[in-house]
Formats: sequence, C-alpha cells, structure tokens
Amino acid sequence: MRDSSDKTPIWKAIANAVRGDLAEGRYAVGDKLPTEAALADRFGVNRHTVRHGISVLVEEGLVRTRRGAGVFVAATPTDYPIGNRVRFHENLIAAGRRPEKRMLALDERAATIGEAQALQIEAGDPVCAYHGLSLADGQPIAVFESLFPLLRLPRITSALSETSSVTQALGIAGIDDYTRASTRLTAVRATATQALLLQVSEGDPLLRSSSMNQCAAGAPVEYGRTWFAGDRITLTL
Amino acid sequence: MRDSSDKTPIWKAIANAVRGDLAEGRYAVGDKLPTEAALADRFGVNRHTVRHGISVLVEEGLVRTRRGAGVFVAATPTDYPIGNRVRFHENLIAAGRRPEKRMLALDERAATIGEAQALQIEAGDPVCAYHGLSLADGQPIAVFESLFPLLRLPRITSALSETSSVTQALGIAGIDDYTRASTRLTAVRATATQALLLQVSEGDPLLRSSSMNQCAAGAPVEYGRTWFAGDRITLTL
DNA sequence: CTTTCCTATACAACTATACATATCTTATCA
DNA sequence: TGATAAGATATGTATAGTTGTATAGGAAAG
Repeated sequence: MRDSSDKTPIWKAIANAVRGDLAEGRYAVGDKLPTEAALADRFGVNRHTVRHGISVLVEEGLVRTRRGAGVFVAATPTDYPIGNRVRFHENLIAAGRRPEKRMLALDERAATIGEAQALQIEAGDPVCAYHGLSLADGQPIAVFESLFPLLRLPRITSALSETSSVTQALGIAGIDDYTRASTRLTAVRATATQALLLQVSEGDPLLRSSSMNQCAAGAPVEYGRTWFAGDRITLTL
Repeated sequence: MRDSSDKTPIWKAIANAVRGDLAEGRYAVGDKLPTEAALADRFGVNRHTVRHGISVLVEEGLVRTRRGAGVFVAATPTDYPIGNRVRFHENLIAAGRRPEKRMLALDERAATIGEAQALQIEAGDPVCAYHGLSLADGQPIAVFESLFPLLRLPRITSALSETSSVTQALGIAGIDDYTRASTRLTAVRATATQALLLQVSEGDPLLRSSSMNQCAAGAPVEYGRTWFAGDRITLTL
C-alpha cells in the first residue's frame, strides 16, 4: 500500500479513503459503515489504526459512533430560525426535514418559585409539565420541558395528551394565537440524562433556550426550556 | 483542574433518571413503570441496558419486577446517606440529582439556652443564624437552620453571604475540615411555614435532623437543624 | 534517548437477536 | 355468568457481535 515516497500516516490515509466514500455518496445519512474489524481487515492494518482514522471523521462531524452498534453517517446541522413566532415543526418542515415529537412525561404539579415567577403566577399554583424529545429524520435534536399555568389553562393537560402539538393544544385550551415574549440563550453542558436522550456525550455543550410565550392579551401561557444538541442545530436570529 | 468530565455509564444514567421520576412522585407505590421495551425506546438504548439500570433500583428496593407483568414501584423516597461527614450537595450529586440551596435569612443574634448548650458557649453569646431551603432537581427537599458561634468564627456571616456552601464558608472562616459529632433524628409535623416552603400540607410528617459539627480540635463549629420532606427523602445509616 | 506510529492482546460496555417463561387480555363457548 | 383457551404482552436468559479502553511492545524518525 505504501511506497517509500508516501509519508502520510496510515491512519490519515484511512480517514481520507472513508471521507472519499462519504463524498461519493456511497453511504446515506444514517447508514452504518463497515465495522472497525472489517475495515482493519480490508486495509490490512490493526483495528486501532482504523479507530484513529475514524476518530478524525468523528471530530469533523461526518460520522458518529455508537458503542456496540457501529459507526454511522451523521446528518448535517440544521439551521433553525428564531423569530417572535417560533414553531418547531414548521421550521423543520421548511428545512425539508421530517420532524417528530416524543412525549416523555406529562403531569400536573405545583410550580416552584422560579417557575411561578416566569409564568407570573403564585408559587405552588398548579402547572402542567410537558417533558419531551424532539427529533428530525429520526435523530434527536432537543429535549424540552414546557410549563403551562393550569389556573389559566385548565384543559391543557388533556389537550396535550391528545395532540403532541403545543400550538394545537393551546388552541383547544382556548388560546388561538400566541407570540414569543422573550427568549434567552445560554450554553450548558449536557447532564447524563440529557446526553442519553440526545445521543451525545455527557458534558457536551448544549444550547439552552429559555422562552416565554404569551397570549394576545399578554398573559404568559407557556414557559419553555429547550436543550438543543449543539452540533446538530444552529439557531439563527 | 476542575474539568472533571465524569462519564456516567448509560445504565447508571437510566437508573438515576427513573429514580428521579420516582422521587418526584411521578409514580405512586404499586404503579407499573413503563415496560423495559418502552424505556429502551425512550432512551434510545438496548433493553439489556435498561434492565441493568432497573436492576440497580431493584437492589435499592425501590422497584420490584414481576415476570410477564412488569416493573412495579415498591417505594418512592430518595436515599440520602448519612455518615460522620455529611455534605448535602455531594450526597445528592452522587445520587445523580441536581442539588440547589436557597438562602432565606442570614443574621446575627444571641444564642438561646438550648443553642448555647449545643454549641458549648454561654447563653447570650452571639451566633450567626443561617436559614435556608435545599432542593434537588428543583423540588424542595428540606429547610434548615445552621447556627455558628461568632466568638469562634467572627467572619462566618460575611463568608456565608458570599457562598451558599457551608463547607466553603467554614473554610473562609478558618475551618479547613470538620466532622459530624452527633446526629439525632425525630419525626415532627410540618408547621405552616415549613409546609409552604416544602410544598407539602400543613401537619405532614417531617424528618427532623439535629446535628453538631466540630472542627479538628473538637470545638463545635456548627449546630444545624434540618427538616426533610418525609415523602421525598429517606435517610440511610 | 525520546517521540510517534503501528501492532497485539485482553477486557469492559453496549447492541442485536432469538427464544423461554410468566402474566394479562380477550374472545369464545357452555 | 363463568370457565377455558388462545393470543398478545412482558420479563428472564442465552449467545454473538461491535465499539471503548487499557496495557504492552516493536520499529522508525528526530
């Protein structure tokens, strides 16, 4: 494979070869690459050398590894515009991706002091907590938790249990239109649970969006926090 | 230095997540948890990994499995180990929960007879009283009141106003290390104020811990009383 | 000599799949 | 109404495959 004039390391040559396969479109997004053992056999090298090459592609964001499963072609980051009307589904559909929302938990409880302050209610007032996972093309994009004031929206819990769409649920609950009153963004590190749900590594940076939506009358109807996988989403203002 | 990117195994993260659901009261005793397959789907992992995590909860006695039927809640509280070194934050972090502390009041006053006896000072000697609220994952866990002898620790009040960590404040005040000399536990009924802070009903049972911490030389440096929400915390010795 | 690259081995962690076994649900029949 | 059987559902067990990590060592270049 190598002649005397070839001074590029084997691991780099392997990275280039696999990157070339990806560029040629031999694999689609989500496809599984040959196993490390198979690649090592094909190139006639040790598995560690293959791993070194693949690690380059991981750094570049081209592929993603899943222990026990294999190496998979990663998706390209999605642009996600933010304005005063933010609708997750519509944004992703506009970007040509297939959105999906998975409910993780839906329950009613008492608001904490901070939550009460955000929703302009009294601490201890009942709220509806909607915890879920957002995906695009089957790949997890964000985890979110939305809080709704139950005293203003008594039927929101049952509405959410019927439709996963927040917009529709608010409509059922009597809110025909709402606008984003504020959005705050920070970068945080993924907790173990968040990392698990988003299929990233613990400690990886997440983009945390804290937002407040209000009805036409100006009363807060939703206090939402969303943690985006930083390497799969780019928020644009 | 502080960059400790601890890697939590997936099975442990799942155990922590489910334990958190139990502690938050999302399931009642006897309720059936989601099936292993459902949990595996939710977290995007293999069923075996979920089983590993659940086996931890079985060991802890929180859940019980019935072949062919499902996994059922056996108990709901959070474990909270107590030794001769008790650090609220570290215990909760070790349990996979997100601890938080809110200061409610910080002032200096004269010690009562009982407090003076506990701190081995003279009645009427000045003490620093630190009143606060401890939370885990946003849920109030306990209210506490810590007393510090001002004649031994003149700078403790200003130290506590800068950091919410008792350990750090004692360090600023010159106490590098301290150990728990005694712990006494009783069950009491929640007063109206305590019930409001802990988001329980007035009269609900609380676990009252009365503890004394001493410095390396053996002199008392803190006399603390903590009222735990009994349905959210179980102290293990 | 030290560093880098690569090989070699072993084990841990997680996945994938299949099948066994216990329980629950539902349809059916007397 | 009640009993029974069949099918669906859920946990228990087994086996093999794949990536992650640790350790050790040889070969070549600076």
